This record gives sequence, structure tokens and C-alpha cells, in this order.
Amino acid sequence: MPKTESLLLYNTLKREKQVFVPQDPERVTMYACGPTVYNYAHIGNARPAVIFDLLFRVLSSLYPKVVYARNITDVDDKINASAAEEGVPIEVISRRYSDAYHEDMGALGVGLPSIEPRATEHIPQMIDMIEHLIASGHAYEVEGHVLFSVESFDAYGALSGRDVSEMLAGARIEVADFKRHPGDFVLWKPSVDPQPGWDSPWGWGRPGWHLECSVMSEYHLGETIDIHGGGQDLVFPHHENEIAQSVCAHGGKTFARYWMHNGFVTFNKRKMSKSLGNTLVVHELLKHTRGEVLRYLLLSAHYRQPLDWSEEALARVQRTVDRVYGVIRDAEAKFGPLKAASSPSGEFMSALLDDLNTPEALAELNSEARRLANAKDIEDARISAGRLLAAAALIGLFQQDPQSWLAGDTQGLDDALIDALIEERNASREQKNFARADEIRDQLQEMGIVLEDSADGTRWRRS
RNA sequence: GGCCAGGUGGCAGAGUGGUUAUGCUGCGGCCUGCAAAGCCGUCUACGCCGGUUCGAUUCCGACCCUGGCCUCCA
Repeated sequence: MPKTESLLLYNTLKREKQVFVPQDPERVTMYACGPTVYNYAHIGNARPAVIFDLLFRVLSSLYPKVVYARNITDVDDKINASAAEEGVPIEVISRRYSDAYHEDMGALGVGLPSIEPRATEHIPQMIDMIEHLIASGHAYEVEGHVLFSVESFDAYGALSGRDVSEMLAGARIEVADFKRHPGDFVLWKPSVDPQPGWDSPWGWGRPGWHLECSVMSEYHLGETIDIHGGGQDLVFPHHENEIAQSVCAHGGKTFARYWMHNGFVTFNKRKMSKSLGNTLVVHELLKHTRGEVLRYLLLSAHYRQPLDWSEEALARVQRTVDRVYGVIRDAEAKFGPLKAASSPSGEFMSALLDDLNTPEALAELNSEARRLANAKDIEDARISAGRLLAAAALIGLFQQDPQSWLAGDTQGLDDALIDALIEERNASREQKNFARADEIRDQLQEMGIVLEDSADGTRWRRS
């Protein structure tokens, strides 16, 4: 693959990398499937949030205007179940967990999208789309349900590579007997009392899951959008169904021009999922791991590859992040404040432009860090640091003050005490009283403080 | 069964038809009072079998293995 100035994206629809050409360079549109807010996000849920945040950043560096919509699914049977269990309205549940989602993703350096539409705020538009689909013969009402007819859409199965006629041939799942085709899916379903519902031409009910993305994407971004993303497990049926709804509702117009899907976070090579009981909740991880480390870890494998989670991987990344911060700190101690250049190196950009090759981009960033550590004069330091910090800013890493990062959370520790001990140790070293000096070093070590001596004095960081 | 990924050095993880990925770890060295941090060097890498080629880890075919989707799922 030659170095390129263009952005290449792997399009699930074509199963190959393609040069990204926006529909309208003045307004690039992207949509990513966001969370269903019925509990805390796990690290697997965080992967697409980080990946599409990165894509948003990269696109924004390339085009004057990028509109990124990431929905919040706030009406769903799991939310209903959670609300019923606690005896509270669904809004309490959805509000609590969407707030938590923002907080947790924020800790991972994930910014807010341009638009964050909620399903419950688009019920009228959903009803409107359903009416269009019924009128055009793509949907039918039966027993208070409205179903999409997959046989009415020739291209059904194109994204996931499935053949409708062969589909569900050996279906083990129970198929509601009112479906004309076992693959038909719900656009609207009736609600009974404790469940949330809205009035509609088909009675009191609530929308099917797939519908919201089609509707909100159209409402906020337009009938044809540039990029649609989500986890690999959404390819079928979710995204396949979104395509069917949107294309049929829009008279055959393309729904999304590029489809991107991230691989899973795995645990012992198995997909992390609630049913396997092997999820790690971000909210919990953040209690002992800083968000930036998690972000680096999530970017350390290519987004389409599986990312196997392990404590070793976490520790490894922790060290790497510390090392780069240490290099920046040392360089600033030697050369004074350093700041980001106007743009990262060409190599770094090429890596990102090649379908968001973050491992290669991080390799480049690390190489730049080594060049910075080796800088002989302020000129070298400025060039390397400029590239390093510009690259880091683009991907949302290394934005904190290095010394603060390395000092970490010295909860309960008294900085003045640390400084006093360091001073005493250095005085002892002056007097060649190394026994006392080492005793102090050991004492600090036990407090979780590691000392680093240099020509410019002694620095410390949390171990 | 259908469809889709992937098997790279001690580990993680990119990439490439012939040349250094990068990170972590181990080992040797520099630096240091000794360390730590940093730097330098270093450790028989490309699942198996065929084929194409002057040359394949990289292209083609078969095989073995792993994982995912086909049901809610990032």
C-alpha cells in the first residue's frame, strides 16, 4: 500500500479499503451507534466510542466541517426491565447511565459528538418513516405490530453477505407466526401498561430498535450520509435492517456510503459479553487505572482486529505511557517548555490515513519520543517535541502536564514531606553518607515514590 | 451448515515480493556513590504443505487451528 495523502477506509460493504471521497467536502457526515443506557459501559463498549472519536478527530483535521451523530438508545426492553426492577420511570435509568457514559468516555478522552440524539425525542419522525414504508409496500401491520418485509427489498443481505431465501433455513429461533418471512423485523410493537408507549396509527406502542438509527440519521444528517460505524456484531441484523429501512423510505437512495466496523475486545480470546460474564466495566476500571492508559490500550491494536484484554497488557501500556511522559518531562527540564508543531510528521499522518492504522501511528509517536530523548540541542528538541505533541494532540494522548501525570494520585501523601526527605537525602549524598541516603530512598519507595536523579536535580514519580 | 476475520520473534502488535516496525520483558554496555530513569547494543519471527518467481513471511491453491456473526450484544 503506497503512502497516500488521501484517507483510506475499509468499507464493510465492499470488503476492501477505499479512498474516502465525501459526498460534500464542506459537510462530512458520520453516524455511530451509541449506547443503550441501561447500565454501565464495559471496555468493549468503549472501543467504538474511542475509535469513532478518533475518526471524528482525523476527519476534522481534513475537512472544514464534520457532523458526527452518536445516538443514545433510551427506550428499550432492557431499560424497561431495569426500571421495573428498581420501581422507577425509565427516564431515571436512562439519565443515570447516559450521564455515567459521558463521564466514563470523557475519562478516555472521548469528546462529545456534534449531535447526540435520543430515541424518545424522535418518535414522531419514526412514525412518519413507518407510514412511508407501509405506503410503499415495504412494511405491513399485523396484530398491532408493524413489520418490515425483507422480501420487499432486493438488496437485503448485501452488507452482511447473506441470502434472504436461504436465511433462517435451519432457524432455531422462535419465529412469531404472524411474520410473512422469518427475517421480517419489528418497526413498531404494542406496549402494555407498565411499559413505555406512545400513541400511533397502530395503537399505543413503542418502536423497534433498528428504526431509531435510520430516523435520527436522516433527521440530523440527511438521507445519504458519508460514514456509518459500529461494532462488528451490529453488521447483522442491526445495520442490515437500517439499510433496508432507509433505502426503502428514501426511494432507493444510498443510506451510508462507507460502513466501518470495529473488532471486539476479547478476554482470553473470547468475546467480552454479558452472557459470558467476562465484562470489565469502565466505571470500575477507572478506579485504579487512568483513562489515558485505557485509551492508549484501545488504540494499540488496529480497530478491525480483536483486542485481547489482560492485566499484562494493561501493565505494559502503563509503562509505555509513563515512559513517554517521562521523556517529555526530562526534555522540558533540559530545554524549557516545548509545544506542539502545527502538524504531526508525515509518517504519523500516513499511518492514520491508512484506515486508522493506530499501531503504526503509535510506533511513529514512540520513535519521535526516542528522538526527543536523544535531542542534542534545543533545535532538535523543538522539532521532535513539536511533532510528538502534535501527533499526541490529534489522537488525544499526552495532553497532561508530565510531572502531574508522573506524580499521579499521591493520595494522602504530603508533597512537602517528600520534598523534605529528598532534600535530606541529597544533603546526605553531599556528605557521602550513602547509608542514610539509601535509607531515605527506601523509605520513599515504601511510600510508593520512586526517585530519579539527574544532573538537574532529583525528580520523583509514583511507582 | 452459511458468511466473515485471523494464525508474525519470550509477550503484545504493525508491515512488506529482496532492506530497522514499535512497545514490554530478558541479557550486555554507557550513565550513577550504588540504584532508578534515560540512552546504546542484543536475543535463529512470520501455522503446515505445495505452486508462481531469480527470490515469498508477503502472491496463488490445499490443509490444520483459533475466533466472530447467523438471537439482544460495541
